[in-house]
Amino acid sequence: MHLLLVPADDDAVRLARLDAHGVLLGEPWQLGREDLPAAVAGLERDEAPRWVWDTTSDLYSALLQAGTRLARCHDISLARTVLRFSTLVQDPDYARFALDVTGSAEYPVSDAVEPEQRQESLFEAPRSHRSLEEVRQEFAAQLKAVETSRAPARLRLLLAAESAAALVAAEMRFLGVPWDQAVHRELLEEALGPEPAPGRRPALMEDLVVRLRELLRAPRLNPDSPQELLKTLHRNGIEVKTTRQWELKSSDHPAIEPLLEYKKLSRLHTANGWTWLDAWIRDGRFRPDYVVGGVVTGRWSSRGGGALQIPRSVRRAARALPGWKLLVADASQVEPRILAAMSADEGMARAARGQDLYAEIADAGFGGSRSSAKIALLGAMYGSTTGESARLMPQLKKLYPRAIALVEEAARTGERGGAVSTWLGRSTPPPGPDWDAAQRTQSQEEQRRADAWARARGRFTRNFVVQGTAAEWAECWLAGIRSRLAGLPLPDGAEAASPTGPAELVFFLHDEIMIHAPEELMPRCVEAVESAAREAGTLLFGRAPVDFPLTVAVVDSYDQAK
DNA sequence: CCACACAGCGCG
DNA sequence: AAAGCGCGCTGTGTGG
Repeated sequence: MHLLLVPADDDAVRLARLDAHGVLLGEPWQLGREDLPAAVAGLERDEAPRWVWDTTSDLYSALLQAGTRLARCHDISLARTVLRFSTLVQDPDYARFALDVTGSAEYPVSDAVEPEQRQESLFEAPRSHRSLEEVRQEFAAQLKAVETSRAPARLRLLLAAESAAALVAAEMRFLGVPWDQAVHRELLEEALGPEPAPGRRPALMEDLVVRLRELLRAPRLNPDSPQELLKTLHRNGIEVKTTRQWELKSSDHPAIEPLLEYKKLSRLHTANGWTWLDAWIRDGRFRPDYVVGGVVTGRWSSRGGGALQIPRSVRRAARALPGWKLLVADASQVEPRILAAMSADEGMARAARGQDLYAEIADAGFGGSRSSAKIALLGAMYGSTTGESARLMPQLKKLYPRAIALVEEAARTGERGGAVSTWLGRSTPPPGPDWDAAQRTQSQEEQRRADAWARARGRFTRNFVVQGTAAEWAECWLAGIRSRLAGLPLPDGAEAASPTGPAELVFFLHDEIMIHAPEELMPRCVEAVESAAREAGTLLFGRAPVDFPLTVAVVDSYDQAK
């Protein structure tokens, strides 16, 4: 049973029951927004439907705030993103449909919401009002596209995982990562000195600027300007082409050390300093926006607060509340394990049935050198053509012919301008206008540029199949964790404070999750995380030929994990 | 004045 | 020691 939910004008929401093909069952009805949460909670309890809507965050955030958690949904926007390019889809009607909905859209369009638009209003304003019938038709078209596709089961799994991920993302934003302001301020003062007036440099950075100006004989130097800095370095005989850290390290000039120190502090101050704290931490929680499928490969991206780039140096401030713990679980070496499973390379799968895949590969063919094995394999997945990884490639290819053939075929397809797909059927968007232009070039210079472009596209498609399938595994893992946590009992004497239950799934970073929960619940959480990982492997690859081992830590603060 | 590209660096 | 893939954010610099 499906329940379709479509925002209408004048503060109302329209609902309709749909059958398994998206056909209306009975008459649609309408509810005022203020009545919606209670009505939805009742329907969820009595009918346990799959909720169908265009965009999860538009409606679900408000439901959560009203205390309602939902078990499952179908996110039409996320499904559209997958289906419009998936090479598994054969239905010509759907392609036309998706084109209509997305507007122009021969090429992907960004549907980013402006920050001002996504403020804390009770309901997120939908970008455009489509009628219930229009939305229903798109949903029905999606169901048909899946059922008539080359691999319905795979696409069904992918869309279910995406929709579950959308629920998780909204819940994570609702809950937030527990963040200790005092600890964060302490660590900032320790590194930078007392909080400066707005627009001023912190004291310890200012000291470094004074030293740098003396050492480089440049009394007005602004080290934040790469151009200025480069010129100044040259005047002092430091012959670097850029001002990047690793290049600066090649010089032993006395100014280099304070310069690197300045860059480190500057990064902390500008990216995660006092301004960041004031902007992003409220009520002791960090609540960024997660964008499911925000990356072409299917990974999540985030908006605000640099949520997926929290540097190690500030992770101390992510702390469990008293009596609670953080569970941080990290899936080890996901991408090479995914490659082994996808390619059904028996040798590599053997290496992937254990805790340390790189060590196994090292023993199998790199004289026990783990670092060589790792460099070779990463190079194969990223398309490295130079240095050590290129030198090791022939050996890797001899050891694991099928695995290497898979990524090389993906690269060749990309170089020709073709599309490649993940295991569950997310495909690369078409190359874009500059590809067509490059095809028609005449001059030698233009031809060289076109070749370079083709190689870059090949590296992209080569990596896409692996990174994208790893993202699918991770979303299945996430969905499995979510449903298991929902089934956990309340600890003795505890109140059901949160609609998402006693254990809070608060953070997700590509192959890593964080749960915030009462200490006595932690053994159950660990079990949930581990069994969900096993299940994800089976969901994708059947009787899973490879393992997906986890590193699990139960800690008080994020920095204590790994 | 705003919009955008780039450099640089954080994360996986 | 980085490179080869994917991102977001900040400050600087440029062009309208």
